[in-house]
Amino acid sequence: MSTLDKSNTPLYTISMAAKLVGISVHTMRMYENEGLIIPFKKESKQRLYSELDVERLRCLRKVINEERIGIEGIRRLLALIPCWGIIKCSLKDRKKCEAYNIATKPCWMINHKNNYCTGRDCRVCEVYQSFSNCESIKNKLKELIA
Amino acid sequence: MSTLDKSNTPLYTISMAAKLVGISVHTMRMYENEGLIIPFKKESKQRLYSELDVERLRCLRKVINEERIGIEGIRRLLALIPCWGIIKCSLKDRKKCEAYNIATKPCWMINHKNNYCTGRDCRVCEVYQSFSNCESIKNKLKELIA
DNA sequence: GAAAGTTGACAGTGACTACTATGAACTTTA
DNA sequence: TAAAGTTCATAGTAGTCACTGTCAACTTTC
Repeated sequence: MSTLDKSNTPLYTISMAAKLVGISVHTMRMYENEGLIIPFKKESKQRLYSELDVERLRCLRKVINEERIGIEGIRRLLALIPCWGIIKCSLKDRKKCEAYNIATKPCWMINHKNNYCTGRDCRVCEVYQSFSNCESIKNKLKELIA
Repeated sequence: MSTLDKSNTPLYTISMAAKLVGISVHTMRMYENEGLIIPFKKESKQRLYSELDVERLRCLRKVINEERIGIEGIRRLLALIPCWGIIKCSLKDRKKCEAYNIATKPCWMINHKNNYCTGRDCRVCEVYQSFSNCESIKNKLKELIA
């Protein structure tokens, strides 16, 4: 499982990761604010990035700059990942879940208080990780829809 | 069913529809080329638009101009509509279906020769019609994914 | 203790998007 | 037969996006 893969161990500081991806540190933080990536955070609030994060960032950059999909568009695509079908929360849980009921932001951008997902770490959640490129979302849908 | 609704009867010429939506005739044709809308076509190739089409166009305009999602982004969102789960084609059909195997264009933009969908009219297909706004796609996913 | 990290704010820019306009040559509608 | 439709092409433009840079004030790392 990629979730437990050692390639997801936080290794790089923000400046190192930025260099690896080829963008500025400023842009790294922007992607984070926009909800596109969740870096690991130490207690001191310092960000750390894994090999998988770097890959995700490279993918984001490609989608934004080459495939010409804007950040808002990416957010909407991520918002279509059917988290409820992946983590299999109950119908009751869904009713009071904001993420289930909107389509503008991915679930990990939404407050997790009083939620089935309370306490879960989105960074290592299968939902968050089911995006690595555009096709990967569709592949997840193929898994879930007969 | 909205498919059979009289509101989907082709009534308006392109110039009338353009006026109703508030865009130029040129833009109407652009949306069509981009795969965002499928107008009814008479034998003479003249386009006609229904009330439903006008609504779809208004929605597109809103998504593009207010919600700031680019046309390419919209195309990718539409490409995530799980057509296979809606029309319920067989696994065999899916294997040789280009639409099933890419994630860059909605199925109705793809050649329908030698296909489960050969001969079908995308314009009145539930897949095409399951988009009227961003949320409607997610709602379709909610229907299909337990 | 210097380097690099943190947050927050403001400014600037090149490139691109979405849209409009126009012209030409031809067909259909009314 | 005039108006409005069709296709195709070229040109132009206002506005936005994605990104960078910089400054400030403060904390953490090495």
